[in-house]
Amino acid sequence: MGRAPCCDKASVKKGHWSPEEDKQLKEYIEKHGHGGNWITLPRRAGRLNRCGKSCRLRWLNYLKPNIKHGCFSGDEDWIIANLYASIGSRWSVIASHLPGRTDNDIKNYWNTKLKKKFSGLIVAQAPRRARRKPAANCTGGFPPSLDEASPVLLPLPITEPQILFPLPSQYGNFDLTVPDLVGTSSINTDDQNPSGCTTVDHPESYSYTGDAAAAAAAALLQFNMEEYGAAVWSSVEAMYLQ
DNA sequence: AACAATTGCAACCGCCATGTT
DNA sequence: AAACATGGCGGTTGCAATTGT
Repeated sequence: MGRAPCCDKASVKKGHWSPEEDKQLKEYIEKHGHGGNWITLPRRAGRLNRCGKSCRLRWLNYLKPNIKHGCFSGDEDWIIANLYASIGSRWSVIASHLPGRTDNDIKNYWNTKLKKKFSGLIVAQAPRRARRKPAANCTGGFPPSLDEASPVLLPLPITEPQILFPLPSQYGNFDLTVPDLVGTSSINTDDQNPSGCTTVDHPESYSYTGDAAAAAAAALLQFNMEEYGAAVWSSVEAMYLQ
């Protein structure tokens, strides 16, 4: 019954990887793949005195081709912040929206920089869901099934720009106008419908209020309206981070 | 220049879901 | 069906680098 333990934790090397170890692991995986079994990989790769889990982590977070390190763009910042507000600290899911970024990188980036940058802006964080459960389906009808008071953006793909979010009241009301891009009408927290959501069917015809502006900016970026989203974001940033 | 404090991030730890025996 | 291994994930730690005094 069962299998042998994955490795002898007392004898395997820990800590930072040397260039030689990196080379050995990279060359082996590029030549043979990981074979679906990380535990036996160190043995198969030769004298790699590392735990299989450590090999997996090193490959996925550092050695794997096409991984981007550092220099997150403003767009990436917003996508991360928005997804964090929507789904909480499900870093692997967030990473799946940012090609080339790893969950570990995003987690570190959030914890060291973005958390401060967006402090006060991300006010309602979704509770952690049970792992490996499918995410709540927000695509069917309106209002979507909101668990707790977490902001929700409709997942892509989507045909019509529509933004759903609760409007936190603790920041009070203020109007955000994006010059030359949108009109001047605004959404106030009074506009909430009974479900706690506000619907914006045609965001290009509105300016936004409070966190709605933040949600709008992130959503617009997701709708590939980069220029507009970036403009909204700049205004939000100027307001919050001055 | 020396030391302390802070920051950034790679890597480890432990938990949980799933797969295997 | 039960017991265990494995893969995957998020939280946390430890240390090197950087910044401040």
